[in-house]
Amino acid sequence: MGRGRAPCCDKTRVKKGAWSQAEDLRLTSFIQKKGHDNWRALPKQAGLLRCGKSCRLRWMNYLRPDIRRGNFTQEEEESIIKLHEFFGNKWSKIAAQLPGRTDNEIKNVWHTHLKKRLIVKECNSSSTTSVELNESLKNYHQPSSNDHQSIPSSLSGSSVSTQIEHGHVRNQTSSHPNMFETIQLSSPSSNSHSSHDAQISHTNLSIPESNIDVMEDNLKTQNGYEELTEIPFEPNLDFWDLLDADFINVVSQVPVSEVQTHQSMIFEEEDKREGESWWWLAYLEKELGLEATI
DNA sequence: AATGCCCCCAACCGCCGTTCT
DNA sequence: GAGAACGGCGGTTGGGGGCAT
Repeated sequence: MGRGRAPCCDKTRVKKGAWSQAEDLRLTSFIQKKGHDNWRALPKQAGLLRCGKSCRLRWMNYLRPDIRRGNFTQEEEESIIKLHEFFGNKWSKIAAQLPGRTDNEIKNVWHTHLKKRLIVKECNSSSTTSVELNESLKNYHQPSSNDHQSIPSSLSGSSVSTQIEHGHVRNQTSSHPNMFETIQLSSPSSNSHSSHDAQISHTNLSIPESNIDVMEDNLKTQNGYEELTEIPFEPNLDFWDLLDADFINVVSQVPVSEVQTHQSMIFEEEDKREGESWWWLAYLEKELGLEATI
């Protein structure tokens, strides 16, 4: 090592930027049919001029059928704020508690709305001048996973109160009976909870990483989210039979060795097909609940 | 109507941890 | 045990759309 990692793919030979509808359709149909065992190999197999990482990201953040689109509800936003107190910038952990929401989406919402809202709240509560408010917005930094103390002190004045006592994390919250009411910290393998006995406020919250994992498991179990976040892949959905046979041939039957030489041809053909495959896409989007995304 | 600015969000980049060889 | 391969994560960016002037 010492020279840094090799790039995950040949950046000069992959397409970058926004995904076209044809690419979305191609990726979706391939994954629904064949799954995604190997992201790096997937673009070639699917006939996509994309980096495997890019395909993964597109699927995870946009095309997955269990993605919930649309604005965040008040409850979701409050949940994010509270979860952020626990996890810091661990967006994937936060996303795991919000079924249908992606880490990327949550991260964006945090940076664009919630962070500012919290700062404004803080400044209002301490009757800060607008100049000071601007400074706060500029200077505010994200708490890292082990830097919860950097959370603005205003949070102590929010409606959230976290207590750890007798093996439980207890959040007193008026608006979220389902999200965080009581979290059991005791792990099956642990018969001692002496380390959790102390009552602490969230402003100096410091939970060992191992306990956070236990908390997450219990959160999932208690809230019934586990089965929601893990939607099993169903390769034999009827509607796939409706897909255009030629299109499926292009996607799945081009030998891998030929994919590279035919890629440009395929994409040219694809452009021509884009119009005629539109209704397939519309159907697909309807089936996947993605129609609102256009 | 034209222009510039700002905000939002999809996507990219690079790092890290885990698994494989 | 070492190094490579891979998936996943968090930080950052830049294009597009909306809004103000």
